[in-house]
Amino acid sequence: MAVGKLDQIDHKLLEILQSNGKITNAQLSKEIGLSPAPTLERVKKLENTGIIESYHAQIDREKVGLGVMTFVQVTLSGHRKSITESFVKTIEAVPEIIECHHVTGSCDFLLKVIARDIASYQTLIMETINEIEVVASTQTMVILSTFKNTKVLPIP
Amino acid sequence: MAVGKLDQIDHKLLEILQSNGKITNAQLSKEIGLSPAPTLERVKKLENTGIIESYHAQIDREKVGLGVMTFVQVTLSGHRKSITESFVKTIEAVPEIIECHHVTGSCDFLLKVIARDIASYQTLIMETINEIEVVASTQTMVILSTFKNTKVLPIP
DNA sequence: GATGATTTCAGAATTTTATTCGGCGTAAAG
DNA sequence: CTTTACGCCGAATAAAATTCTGAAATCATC
Repeated sequence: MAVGKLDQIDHKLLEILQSNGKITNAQLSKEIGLSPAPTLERVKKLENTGIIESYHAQIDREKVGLGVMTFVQVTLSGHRKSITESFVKTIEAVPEIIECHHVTGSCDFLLKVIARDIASYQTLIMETINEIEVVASTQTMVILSTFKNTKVLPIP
Repeated sequence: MAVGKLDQIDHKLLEILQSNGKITNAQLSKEIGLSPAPTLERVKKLENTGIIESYHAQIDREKVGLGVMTFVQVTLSGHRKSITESFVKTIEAVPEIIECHHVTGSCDFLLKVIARDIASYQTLIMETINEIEVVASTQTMVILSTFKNTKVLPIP
């Protein structure tokens, strides 16, 4: 899909909407220096072309009782397409796995996983992830603290 | 801050708002089976208690010309507080680093980094990240593809 | 159980916001 | 120089959020 070029105003819109997805159109128009009508038109265009994919509320993990977040490096038992597909299909159904990336390097996949506490995490990793047949091994990195977690991508 | 317990309706609200942060209050109220007034009241309460932290637009990385995303495992030259603080402070100022987590395991920090292309990435890693004095070594995992990237945390 | 206090809800009124519409100015193409 | 297309503004309309009042339900206490 050919995406028409984005001018400075579009960049600014994207930057603002990434950091505040609930800003009103009136305020948005003020910040970029246009009237509400063309502002809305631009935002709709960004949505319709798929440049803006979606909007999400971000919740406080700890406050809802999810005290543990980890990265898990997964090595599979082989690299045939069928093995990878099998793994991905299983992963889809596990809600605690919130990210799954196929990566280069010393492992095959990198997962981001959340759990209530270490005990819950242990159960998940031992009884769900390590039980997947095609998984040869896993290595966990527990997140001690997060210093940066921006939702704003710097658009080149 | 003592967060009052969340009932089933709150859970449903959080689930819906995580997957669709721009749903209208009217529609939200229909989906949870309440009238608009108490629905809004609950959402405001979730916002004011900080359970809902913020709202964000998600944009299509590739469509805005950000073709590369990586995870970088960083090992520092030591573990004194001053070293870590120095590292974190530098990281803050680099917009291409969108996540920075202090982790357990074979490395000290795990970064999520975006760049326009491999060439840009190489410049960033060599001229910015590896140039930080306290960084002893880095190891990059390039994301080949992402199979899961949900914004919806399963609330226990 | 009964009672009073507190919370939660629904429905209507009000305010704010989004959305649409017609027309103006500008710039590129003919 | 004219034409076309595009993006903008400002006002009008439609939709949504927000507020308010009172009723129902829940809970703790007696």
